[in-house]
Amino acid sequence: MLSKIPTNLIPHWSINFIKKYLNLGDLVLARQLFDGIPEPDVQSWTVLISAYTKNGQCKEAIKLYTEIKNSGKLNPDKLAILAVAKACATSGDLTKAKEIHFDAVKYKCSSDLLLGNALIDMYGKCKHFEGAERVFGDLRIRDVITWTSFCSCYVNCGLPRETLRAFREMGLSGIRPNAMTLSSVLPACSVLKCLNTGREIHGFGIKNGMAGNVFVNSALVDMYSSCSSIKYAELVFHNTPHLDAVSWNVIISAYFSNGECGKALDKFQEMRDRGVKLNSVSWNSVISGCLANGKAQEALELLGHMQQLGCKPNQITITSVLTACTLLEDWRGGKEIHAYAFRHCFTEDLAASTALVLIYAKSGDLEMSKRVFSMMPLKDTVAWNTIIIASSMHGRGEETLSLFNKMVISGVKPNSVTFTGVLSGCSHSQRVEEGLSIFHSMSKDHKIEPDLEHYSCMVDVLSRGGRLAEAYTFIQEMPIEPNAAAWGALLGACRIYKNVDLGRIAASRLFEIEPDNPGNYVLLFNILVTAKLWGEASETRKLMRDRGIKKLPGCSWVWVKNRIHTFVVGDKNNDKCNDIYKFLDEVRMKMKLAGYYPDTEFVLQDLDRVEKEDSLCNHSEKLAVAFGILSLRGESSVRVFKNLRICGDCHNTIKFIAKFVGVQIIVRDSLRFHHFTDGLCSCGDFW
DNA sequence: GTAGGGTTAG
Repeated sequence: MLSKIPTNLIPHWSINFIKKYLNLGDLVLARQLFDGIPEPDVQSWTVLISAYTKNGQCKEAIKLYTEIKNSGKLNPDKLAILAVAKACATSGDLTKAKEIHFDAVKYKCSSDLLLGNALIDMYGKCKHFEGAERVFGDLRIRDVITWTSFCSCYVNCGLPRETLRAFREMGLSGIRPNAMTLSSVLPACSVLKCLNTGREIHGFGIKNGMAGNVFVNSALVDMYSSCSSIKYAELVFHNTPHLDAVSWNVIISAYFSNGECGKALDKFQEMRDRGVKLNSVSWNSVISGCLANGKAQEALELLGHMQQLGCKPNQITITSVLTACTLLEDWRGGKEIHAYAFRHCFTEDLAASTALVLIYAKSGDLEMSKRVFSMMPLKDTVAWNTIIIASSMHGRGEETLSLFNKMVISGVKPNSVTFTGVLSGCSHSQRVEEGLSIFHSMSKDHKIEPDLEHYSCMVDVLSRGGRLAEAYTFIQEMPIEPNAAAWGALLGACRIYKNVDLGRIAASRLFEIEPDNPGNYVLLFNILVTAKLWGEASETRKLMRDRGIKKLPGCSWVWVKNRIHTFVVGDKNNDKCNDIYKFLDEVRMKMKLAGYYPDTEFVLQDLDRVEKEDSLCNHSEKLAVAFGILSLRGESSVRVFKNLRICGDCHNTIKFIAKFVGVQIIVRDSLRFHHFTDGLCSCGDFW
C-alpha cells in the first residue's frame, strides 16, 4: 500500500496523507511517509510532533523538534514550539522546558496567549514555578486558562499558599473562575487543611452552576476529607449525578484517610458491583488504604485479586506492597516483589527503590540494601534518610556519618528525620563527640530546631557513651518534657554501666510515664540483681506482680530455606530439638574450657524455679541460632530475629559460636542488628 | 483543529 504513494510529493500534499494515517491511528506509516519527504516543512514536523505526544512518545516528539533546529534550514514556529511544549509537559523534562522557553523568546512568540498558556502549563508539570512566573509576567493578555494553569503550577510545586494568593488575585483582575479553576485550586485547600477557603469555593461553585460538575465535586470530596469533614465529603459524593472512576477512587481514599476502613471497603465492593471499571489507581488506593490502617495482610491479598482480574501492578503498587512485606517481615515476599519490579523496569523509581532499600536493611541484608541504594539514579531526602537509618540500625557509625556528609555534599537537604537517623547512628557506635557536634549544628547550620526525638537520641548518645551524669543533666535541662524514650535510654545504659542510683531515678520516672511496660521493670530488676541488691530486686518483682504486669515472653525466629522457624524459651517442639540441645551443650563445654562462665550463674540464688530455667542456657535466641547453624550448614549466614532485647549471656555465647563454627550470625533484637563475626559483635558489646 | 482540572507511593 505504501509503495503506491509517491514519496516525492510536495509537502502540502504529503501532510494530508500523514494526517490521514494519523487519523487511522497508524503512527508508524505516517512516520515512514514523513521520512520519504525530501524537504519537509515546519508544518509537517509539527503534525508529527503532536502525534508522538498524543501517543505518549514524548521523547521522540522532543527529538523531532531538536531535528528541526539542527536541520539548519528551518526555524521552529509558534505552533511547533506549542507542540513540543506539550510533549515536554508530559515528560517533565525541565532542561528541555527551559530550552523551549528560550526558543519562544528568540522567535518572538512568548507573549502569544496560546503559547504562553502552554508554557505555564509546561513549567507547572516540570515543577518550576520561577519559569511559570516569568512567562506569566511577559503575557499582556491573560485569560481564565492562563490563571488556572498558573494556580495549578503552584499546587504542583508544593506551594499551596501561593495558589490561594494567585486565585484571589485572579478574582481581583476581573477574570471569572470556571469549573476547571476550582478543581485546580481546591487541592491547595486540601494540603493546607483550610476548610474555610474550601467552603467559600464550594459556595462559589454552587452559585455559579457548578454543583454537579464531577471534577469540582471530586476535588471537594478530597478537600472535605482532608479537613476531617467526612460527612460533607459523603454529601458531595452523593450529590454528584454522573460519577466516574475517579469519583469512586476519591471517596474510597477519603474513608481510608479518616480511618473508616469498613466503609472504604464497602464502597470498593459497591463500585465493583455497579460495574465501574477499576483502574490501577483504584487498586492502589485500596491497597495503600489498607496498609495505612494496619491491614498489611489484606493489602497483599488485594495484590493477588488485582492480578487475577488482569490489572497490572505499577511502581506505586510495588511500593505499597513492599511496605506491607516490611511490616509483616515477609522477606521472601519482598524478594519476589523485587524480582517483579526488576522485570518491569520499576527499579529506577524513587519510591519503589527506597522501599527496597528499607526492606533489605530490615531483613538484615545491609549489603543488598546498599547495592539497591547505589544503583538509584536519583536520590532525594527520603532516600538518603532510609540508607542513613539502615546503616544506623546495623551499628555502622562511621558509615552513617560518611553517608550524612555525602548527602550534604550532593546538595540534598537533610530534614528532622535525617538527624534522628544520624544521632541514633552515633549512639549505636558510641560516637559522643560527633553526636554532640551534629546536634549543635542542627539549628546553627541546617536551620532545623531539635524536637523531642532528637533530644531523646542525644540522651542515648551520652548514656551509651558512658557519660551517664551528663545524660542525666541533659534530661533535666532539656526544654521539652522528656518522654519514655529519653528515660528508657538512660535506664538501658544504667544496665550496661551498672549504675544503680541513676537506674532507680530513670525507672521511677518510667513507671509513671508508662506503668504498663514490662521492659522497664525487667531492666531495673536486672540492674538490682547485678548489684546483688536482692531485697530491692524482689520488691520490683512484687510491684510488677501487684500491678498485674507480665513479662513479655521472649520469642525468636529464624529463616531457613524460605520458612520461618519459631522458638520460645526451652522450646522442645522441633524436629531437630535433640541436636539443638546437644550442640548447645557442646558449645557450653567448649566455652568453659576457654574460660567463659555464663553471667547468669551468679544471679540464680534468689530466683524461683521457672526463672532458673529461664536463665539457663535455653533462651529462644540460642535455640534459633543453633537451629539455623545445624540446618544451613554454612551455606549462608544465619539470620535470627528476636522480639525483646538480646540477653547478655546469649550475646557472649553467640559471639563464641560465630568464632568456633566460622559463620556469620546476624541477630536483630527489639532495638537493632548485631552482626557476629569471628568472636566479635558489631555492637561492640553495647546494646 | 482550539489550550487548563479531580484519585494512589517510599
